[in-house]
Amino acid sequence: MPRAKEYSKEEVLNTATKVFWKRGFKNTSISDLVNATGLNKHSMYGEFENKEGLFLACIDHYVNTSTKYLMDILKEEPLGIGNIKAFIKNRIEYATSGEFDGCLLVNTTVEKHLLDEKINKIVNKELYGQKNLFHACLVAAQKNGEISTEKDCEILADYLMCFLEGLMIVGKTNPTKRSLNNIMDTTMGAILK
Amino acid sequence: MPRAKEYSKEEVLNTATKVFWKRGFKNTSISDLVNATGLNKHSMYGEFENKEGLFLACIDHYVNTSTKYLMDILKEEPLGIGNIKAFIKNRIEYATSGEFDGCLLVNTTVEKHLLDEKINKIVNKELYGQKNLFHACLVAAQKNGEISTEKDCEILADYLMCFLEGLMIVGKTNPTKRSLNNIMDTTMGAILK
DNA sequence: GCTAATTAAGAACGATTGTTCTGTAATGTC
DNA sequence: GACATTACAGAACAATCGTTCTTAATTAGC
Repeated sequence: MPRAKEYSKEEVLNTATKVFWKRGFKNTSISDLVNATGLNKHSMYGEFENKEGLFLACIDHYVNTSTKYLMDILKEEPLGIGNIKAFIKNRIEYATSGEFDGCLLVNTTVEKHLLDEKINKIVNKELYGQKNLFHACLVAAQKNGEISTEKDCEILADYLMCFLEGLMIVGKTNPTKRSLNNIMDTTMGAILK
Repeated sequence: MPRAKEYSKEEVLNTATKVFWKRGFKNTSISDLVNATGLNKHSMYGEFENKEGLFLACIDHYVNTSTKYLMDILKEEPLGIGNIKAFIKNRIEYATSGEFDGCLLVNTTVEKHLLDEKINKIVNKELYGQKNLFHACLVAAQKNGEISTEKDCEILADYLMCFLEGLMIVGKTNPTKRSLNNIMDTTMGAILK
């Protein structure tokens, strides 16, 4: 039997994801990845086929770790406005933490022109999944009377996605927590009315 | 006296700006720029010093042409909610035009980690200028009774910027005009309340 | 028509890109 | 302990990166 691997795939994905997250796909070089992960160049190609394969693995890893607990916030029963507020508060904490790199999915969307359609489809799918979680919370909020039944939850979910994607940009301009909280209150005002 | 230039600086900036706009600073190569503009490599360095110099000239060109007429919408007297609505409608037209590349300033903000601080400062300044134009419209709207005097125009301006930056991301996911209009109406609802 | 100045065209620089290849070290089975 | 298999380490690949240099073309003033 062969020689044992000296690396942990999990750890490699953790580190590589952070690099892609910060630098984007095109602006991340194999050297960047090798230096950051400590993984041998040959092992990298053996494990992930090529740079794109590693990136796809990183996106998968990202949605299963970095955004997983965020999605869990939106799934916590009983569903309602509380989930959405908790989600946004978490994002504001992140945006003002000093270690803000935005959202890997949003960052990737910005450079979509340069990427393979396979990547873009996966990113879109994940963003769509996120929207659907908002939608479920909004429908529940409508049922329990937190928001008016005259509202269209599809529209409100799109609206929330737009706001949160905007937040991933605003977060890069060093905003104050107070300012982001105010934006959040205004945003929620449109939903609660 | 010397040989006459065969290129128009204006046209070169026009074309180069489009390339940077679509590809981002780091992902645009000198070859990309030479091929697109037809400008000689040596002339390019002679005129703009280097890639960063050209980019800075392009940002300047961008705010003086591409966003100029947008800013003019926000300055058209009498100021009020009408200016803001007209601005957003214009952005929605753009986002659904099929030739959407987002906003050069927003795109640049996403890759700010990789850029010289000089660039980031200029981009921030321009975005801040845009916010101030919103602010002026909101203050006017308050004076003419379009929005409540209990609102904080500073907060609303931040809120609008967040929404519009979000729109520059949402626009990359091929949204329908109907969906964007609905998002706009929801956004404006929070302001007019 | 010579000189000086500035342009255009593109070769050339070393460094870096993503990827592949070569050689060696390590390990379980026979 | 030899064998097959796989990982490691890093050299090597052609291509491209941003930048600089060389050479020739063009023009205005003398």
